[in-house]
Amino acid sequence: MAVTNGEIAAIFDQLADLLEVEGEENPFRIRAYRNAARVIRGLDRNLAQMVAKREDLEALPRIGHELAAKIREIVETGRLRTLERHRRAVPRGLAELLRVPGLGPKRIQRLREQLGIENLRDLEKAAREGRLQKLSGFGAKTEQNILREIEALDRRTRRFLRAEVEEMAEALRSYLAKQAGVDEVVVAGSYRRWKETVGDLDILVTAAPNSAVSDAFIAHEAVERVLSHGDTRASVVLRHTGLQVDLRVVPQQSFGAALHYFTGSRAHNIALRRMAREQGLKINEYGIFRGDRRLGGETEEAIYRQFGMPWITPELREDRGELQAALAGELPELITLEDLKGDLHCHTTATDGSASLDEMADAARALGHQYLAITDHSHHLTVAHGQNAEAVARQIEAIDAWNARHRGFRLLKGVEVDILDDGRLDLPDQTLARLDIVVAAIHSEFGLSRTKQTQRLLRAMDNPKVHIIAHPTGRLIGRRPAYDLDIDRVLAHAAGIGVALEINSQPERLDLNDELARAAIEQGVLLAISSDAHSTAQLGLLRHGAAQARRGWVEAANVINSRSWTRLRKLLRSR
DNA sequence: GCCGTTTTCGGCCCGACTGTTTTCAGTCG
Repeated sequence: MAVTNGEIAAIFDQLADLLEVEGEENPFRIRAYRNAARVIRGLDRNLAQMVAKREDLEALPRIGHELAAKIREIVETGRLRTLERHRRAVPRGLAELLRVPGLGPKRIQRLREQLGIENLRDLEKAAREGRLQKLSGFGAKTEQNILREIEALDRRTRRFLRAEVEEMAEALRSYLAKQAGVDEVVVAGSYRRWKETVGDLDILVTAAPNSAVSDAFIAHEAVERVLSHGDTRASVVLRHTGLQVDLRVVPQQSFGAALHYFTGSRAHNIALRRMAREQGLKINEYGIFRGDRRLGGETEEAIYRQFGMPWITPELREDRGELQAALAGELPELITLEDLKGDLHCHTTATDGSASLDEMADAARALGHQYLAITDHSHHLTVAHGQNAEAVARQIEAIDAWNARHRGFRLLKGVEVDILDDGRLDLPDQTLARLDIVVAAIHSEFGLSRTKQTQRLLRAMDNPKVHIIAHPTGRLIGRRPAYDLDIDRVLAHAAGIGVALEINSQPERLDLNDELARAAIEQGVLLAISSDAHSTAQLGLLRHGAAQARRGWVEAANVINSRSWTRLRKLLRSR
């Protein structure tokens, strides 16, 4: 198999780690490798293919002559001699020490030179024996911290679904908003950017000088441990989850600059600061400056305005071309939750849902939807009590009867039909032909080869009754990777024959993800943003799907359920 | 190692907190 972009990025990150612990004297060389890794991870093109086509790698940002040569070496030989040389020079396990918060390259070198520490086990032993605190630059407290961090390592590397920290984020926000002297409270960081997972929470507060908000923060009942605590910053770890929360306090006049800074992403900030420096400006969390003169900082708009740019919504701030688009006046008009006129994927008690058809209809109408497709499972999915053709026929009658009794809202007759391992569908065509909408999905045989899995999905799409492919990659965040699929072929095929791909809004799915959604619309693929609700409450999950779509530069026109039922029906029938 | 409307050298985002120091290095975000 050809080497993937992710693998190349990982190689450069490893090289950067090794250089750090080795004591590379030039920190910018290390940063250059990390920059390259980041660029490569965000690339929408396959490097191995670019090498094969002899394309100019140096045209890529942050990739120069040396790195281009190294990429070619990796693609053509599967290895990087520079990396192997450094691996030989550095004990295996030394770079691992970088994972311990509080340990950077300088301290790791000192540990190695003076105590002969070469891995985590050595480090833990030395700390327990009290040998660390005898080193210059280390003390008893550092030794204790290191010991605790080693124990917490596994927990620390965990990321959280954004959706699962929402409740805590909101609780902290309203708690802080009630404190004396506090003006505004915003949860910034990746949370504000609607990233699918967050590593921690960054909370920004504007408050009167000398307010005690930081003290109040660390006194919150959910705080288990205080990592650091000053007047303008504090970091804590929460009980039970181990979620880290960082608080920053700034004066009102710096709110915009601070909000921008702490919203990130880091890559977006660095790119904007680079632009600032090129124009003789300086941006920090207190404002935007020319020399000592402060040009603004009360609002985010004021920051972007200095560059002749409109405000960029947080979902786009990943340095994936949004700054260039903003400069050119070509930012997308992103889809909003309000653009969605209905929901095209949900379940009822007929299979594995917890609410009846009537209850789901009422709930969807209460959300302001114009329509809701009932798409229960087909019988192959026995764990979900999937329906056979007869059961589907009975449901069709029930939905027709419901629609006959109600005006101003429409239930669509649908199914989430299983795609069998050879790409056939789990219900006969004559059953599918009676439905308004057919959603097809893979729920089994995740381990097929890339070739077979791709063929399977393409064949299912070729059935002219199929309108939407649900959760196209099958990934479950943090639990199951996507099945092996030639996603480029799937996108091209979907665009060619007019099958829509789903953005599934379940927080652990978000499938397609932001980057694939963007790749899809760039190829002209239509999307459906669906809740896949298994209860009335889950109909509200649609906002997570809409947010991922926004992160993928998706506009309303790209999404079939931004259309009224009249227009959607025309589109579905045109398949 | 990258990069260029200060272009082939000399920069590279920038400020806060901790711990150990007695004025600051290291680390982090």
